[in-house]
Amino acid sequence: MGQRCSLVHVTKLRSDTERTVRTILEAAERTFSRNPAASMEQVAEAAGVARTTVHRRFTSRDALIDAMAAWATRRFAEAVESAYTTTAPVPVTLHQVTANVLRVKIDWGYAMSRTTSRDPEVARVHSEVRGRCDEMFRRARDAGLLRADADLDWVRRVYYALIHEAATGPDEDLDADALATRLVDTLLHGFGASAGRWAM
Amino acid sequence: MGQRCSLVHVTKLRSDTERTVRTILEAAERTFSRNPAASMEQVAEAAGVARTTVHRRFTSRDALIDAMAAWATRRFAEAVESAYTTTAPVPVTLHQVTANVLRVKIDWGYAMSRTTSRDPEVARVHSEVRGRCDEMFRRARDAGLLRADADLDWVRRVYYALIHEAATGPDEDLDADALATRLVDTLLHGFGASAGRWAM
DNA sequence: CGGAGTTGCAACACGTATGACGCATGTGAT
DNA sequence: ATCACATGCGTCATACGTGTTGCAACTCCG
Repeated sequence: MGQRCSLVHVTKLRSDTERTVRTILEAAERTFSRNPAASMEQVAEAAGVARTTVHRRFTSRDALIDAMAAWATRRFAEAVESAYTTTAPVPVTLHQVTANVLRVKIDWGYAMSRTTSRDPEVARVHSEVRGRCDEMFRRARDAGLLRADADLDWVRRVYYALIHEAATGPDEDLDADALATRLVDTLLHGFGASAGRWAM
Repeated sequence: MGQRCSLVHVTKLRSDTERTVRTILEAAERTFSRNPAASMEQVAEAAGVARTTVHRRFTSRDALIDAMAAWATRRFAEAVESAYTTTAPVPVTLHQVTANVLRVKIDWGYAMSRTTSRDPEVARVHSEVRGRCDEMFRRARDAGLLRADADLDWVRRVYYALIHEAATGPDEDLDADALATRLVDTLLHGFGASAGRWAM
């Protein structure tokens, strides 16, 4: 019985702690996305806590950034894996993956840009997602959605660049689905008139 | 007579000084492009001069970065203006402008990313170049090169993003012309098979 | 009420980047 | 040789960010 009560107590406290950690991570994202050289003081201020509290939760500045990268990377992987499927038509998968990734990237742009982290797990997941991406484009090419002579490395680089641009742009009137639609259309057809969207 | 000799003297010394300034600017670009938080000491080391010399030429760290931005911005504007013309066919102009800009961006990637400088002249030139870019795409659309319903703001954003990606990528085997060819092709046609390069 | 846990606040030590000196040296022009 | 100028070197003061610690106050639970 003492155990159960203790567990409830600990659970409650841990929940508080988790909330504080989340608050700090989100404040750090907002702060660093505006100024990557911001100080811990500015992060603490943005989080509405004292600087010492930040240092209590994260032993060092690097540890904080690592935690941000780990958190965002997990969301990133989830966004891709939950949308990726080999059963649905490739265009559908491409759109869903794009929209899901945009949703995460809009909120965690800075943290997601830290692909080279001191945490090997982060680098591993990033390269894993990259593999999924390459696989998706290979299937797209095999399915005839992409040109047969498309350089898949260049395709992936352009895709990442477009995601970055779409997520950081001033399109507050467009939601992730609309952004994804425009992005995929651009990726597949570009802006040329003679090779327009409805050409056959 | 004393005047002429003095002028020669001053000219010679100024030439030396200009060379030192150039050396420092180029070293700063190399250093900051790898690590934006690098110290003045590292910049001086990369330039092969003492740290005090850097401080003699640039009163502060901000002044150095401003000077880099001003220098790169001038080269940027030159690259665009020297290639931009209303007489040549739009596709030719697009390719030449792209190749010229890539040549500058490859060497001055960090400095060119500082579009918001404390120097109002830099911001002015950047917005001026941006205007030229918009004008070019408007002409491209009027000439039928771009789809009539293309969102020119989105076109420009994608264009800038592709230039950034092409210039920072690991394509040491491709020169600026080859990069520009691939970039413009991607911009106009994307990667879709049904709307390929040779579609009519 | 009493205890555990967390936070804010103030203060501290430490390292590092910055910017400004003065002085000696070297180089090129007269 | 002499002068003007730029550089390198050593030194200094200063500011800022980081990370740690001790203490009081607060909250929640038993």
